[in-house]
Amino acid sequence: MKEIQNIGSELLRFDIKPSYQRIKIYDYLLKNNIHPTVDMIYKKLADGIPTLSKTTVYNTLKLFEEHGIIKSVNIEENEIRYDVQTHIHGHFKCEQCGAIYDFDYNYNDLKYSGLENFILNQTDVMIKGVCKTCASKN
Amino acid sequence: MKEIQNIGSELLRFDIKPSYQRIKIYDYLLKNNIHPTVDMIYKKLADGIPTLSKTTVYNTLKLFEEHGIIKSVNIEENEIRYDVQTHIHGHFKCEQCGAIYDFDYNYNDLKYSGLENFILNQTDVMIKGVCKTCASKN
DNA sequence: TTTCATAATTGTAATTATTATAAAATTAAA
DNA sequence: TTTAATTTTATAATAATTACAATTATGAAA
Repeated sequence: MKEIQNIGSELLRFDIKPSYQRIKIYDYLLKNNIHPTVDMIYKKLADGIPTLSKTTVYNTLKLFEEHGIIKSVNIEENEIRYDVQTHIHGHFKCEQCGAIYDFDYNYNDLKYSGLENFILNQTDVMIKGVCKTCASKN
Repeated sequence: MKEIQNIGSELLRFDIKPSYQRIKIYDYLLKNNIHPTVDMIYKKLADGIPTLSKTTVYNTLKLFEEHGIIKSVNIEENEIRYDVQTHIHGHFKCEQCGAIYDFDYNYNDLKYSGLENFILNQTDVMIKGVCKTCASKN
C-alpha cells in the first residue's frame, strides 16, 4: 500500500487544495486499494461525514484524476472505478466474485502495429476470468 | 472487412435464428466497422426499418455477444461499443476525435505476474491518445 | 475584526445508457 | 387452421453521472 505520512501535503504536491472532504476521500483511497466505485466511497465516508454529498465525491474524483493523483479504471460495463496506484499495471476482473485485482506485465515488451504516427498517452491491459479464490472453490 | 456471402447462414452457424432485424443489424456491423454504439446502430437502421425498437437492438447485440459472433468494447466511460472483428486485437481511442481504431499486438509476448492460478478468459489492450489524422492537424 | 471575493460543498433536478416487463406480432409446428 | 413458441415492440423503471444554483467555508485586504 502507498504510504503517505501527510495527506494534506501530498495533495498540495499535486496542486490540490486539501479541504476536509478531499483529505478524507484520498485517505480512503489509500487505505482501501480495492478500486472502489463512487457509491462505495460515498457510503463508507457518509458515516463519518454526515453532510457529505455524492456530488462532492464525483467532483473530487474528477479533480484528482485531472491532477494525476489517481486513475479511473474502465473494466466494468456500467460504472467507473478508481485506483491510487501510480505505477503501470494491469487489471483483472473476476467474473464470479466481481473483485478487481492488480497485476504486473512487461510493458516494454508490448509491441504494436497499426499505430504508426499515433500519439500514445495511456495503455491499459484488462483481463477477465476467474480469480484464484473462486477457482479453488469450484 | 469481414466478407460474408450469406448473412443468414452465418448467423445460423452461430445458432442464431436469422430474423429480419437480426440480419439487418449484423449486416450493418459488417459494413460499418467503426465500433458503433447501440444508438448509432439504432438511428441508422431506423430509416429502413420504421418499426425498429431500440430494445430489439439491445436484445440482438446481447444475443450476438452470447453466441460469440461479436464482442463488446469497453473503452468508453459511459457506453458500450460493438465489434465484429473476431481475431485478437487492441483498441485505440483518440481523445480528440473520439474514433476507435483497431491495432495488432504481439499477444504471445504479453507476460503477466500476479495471476498465478487465475483462469484467464479474455484479454483486452486499450490505448488512449491522439490518432494520426488529429496529430497531423495540430 | 469586518468585509469582500473566491472556492468548495451541497441538494435537487436533469440526462443518458441500460434493463425489466408485458403486450402485440410473427413464425413454426401440429 | 389452430396452437404454441419465439421475436419484436412500446413503455416504464433503474442506475450512473452531470448540470445547476444556492449555501457554506476560506483567505486576503481593509
